Amino acid sequence: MSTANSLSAEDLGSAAQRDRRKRILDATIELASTGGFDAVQMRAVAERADVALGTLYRYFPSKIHLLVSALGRELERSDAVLRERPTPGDTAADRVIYLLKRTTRGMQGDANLTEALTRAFMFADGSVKAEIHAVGMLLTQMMARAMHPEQTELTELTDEDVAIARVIGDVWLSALVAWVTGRSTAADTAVHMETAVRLLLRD
Amino acid sequence: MSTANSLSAEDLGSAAQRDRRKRILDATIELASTGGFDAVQMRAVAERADVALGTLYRYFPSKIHLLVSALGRELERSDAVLRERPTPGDTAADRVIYLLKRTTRGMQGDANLTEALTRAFMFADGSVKAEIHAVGMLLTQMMARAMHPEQTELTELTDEDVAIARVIGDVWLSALVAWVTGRSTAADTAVHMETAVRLLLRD
DNA sequence: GGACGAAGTGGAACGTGTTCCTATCATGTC
DNA sequence: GACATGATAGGAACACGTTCCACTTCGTCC
Repeated sequence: MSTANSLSAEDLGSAAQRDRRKRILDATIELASTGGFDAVQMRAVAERADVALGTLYRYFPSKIHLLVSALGRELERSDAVLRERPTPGDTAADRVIYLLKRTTRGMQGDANLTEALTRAFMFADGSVKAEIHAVGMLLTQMMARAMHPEQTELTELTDEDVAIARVIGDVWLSALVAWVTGRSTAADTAVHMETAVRLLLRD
Repeated sequence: MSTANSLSAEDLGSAAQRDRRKRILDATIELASTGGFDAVQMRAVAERADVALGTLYRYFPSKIHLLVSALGRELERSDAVLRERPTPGDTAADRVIYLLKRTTRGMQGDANLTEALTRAFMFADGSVKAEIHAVGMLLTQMMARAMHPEQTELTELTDEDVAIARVIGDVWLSALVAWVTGRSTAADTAVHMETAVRLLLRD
């Protein structure tokens, strides 16, 4: 398996390189916001980021790597905002539902961007394992924090907690895919996710 | 939204046309089996099915339509085989787990084919709504039949049954994607699905 | 049997993701 | 300051999904 990773922010020594990487991801988000997956064209990203096409490919070895990395950055941003204050809700189910609704609402506010990021995530093949894994871990962490706000370490979670978090993550992704492809409305999505959470977290 | 549907088997009057359609789908499955998603190249499909490229596009307006239609045909085939004898298992959970394991095992026996079909399904956009919906209905039906073998009509299902079937379907798809992209092993997949079913169907 | 429209053939052409090559630029070393 | 080395620019070239066109074949109606 060829494991050509994207250059992560840590690998990049020089400030100019970190700045290039940021410009590339910014351009990606802007284009995705404008016209979704199809509008994120590598030549257009390179031009808007003021970078040569070859450089773009040096930083991100494919369009999918690029978009999944962008998804990772956006999720980290959300996570940081959410962590500023405790998640409201008296039960684990309520808190998880709050988290999902809030995140989903954020994504549904920018349908094109969500379509681009979701489709990239779903289309990714084995070569994007590292980037996908990073996103998966982040999601599980966010969910786990909502379920057990008092615990800060993932290691304290029971197997069942982790299993539940994963199932909820699965449902969320599927719901997102269904919404992105126009198979279900935003309201359907919300209802379906809430139902799933209540089925799983009966406390 | 442009809704260019694939020509379904019923639309095709002449035997020659049904045969062409079959040859195309056969060629698709063969190529997918050989080299996965990337090996299903439209020119190659057309050549192997002994059909002009334009004709291929007349029958299936895109590679994704083609692969999702192929997935539909394979699922119908599985469903027909499964319906020949009652699903074993004493509880709904056991029967659903049997169904999932058996179907998954079948898919994992041909990793390339599964990769091709799964990725097409996940990458599909709004224009493939009709084909995707057909697959979704089939899956829900299969699951519902496993949960309640005595009921033959979908209308007899409760809302909760449908919700559970959908959640299980979501988990199954996500597990398949994770397996296809090399993020989890076949064993992981089986365990994860079994856990999810037991969480959802505690009877 | 001939006319006509639908369906199929063969292949050129286009767009976009990806690769590759050469020249130029930046940075650190002596 | 000259040089070595790696990063970047600029752009040509290639692959494959998709579109299009001119021509041929097939089926049907008169």
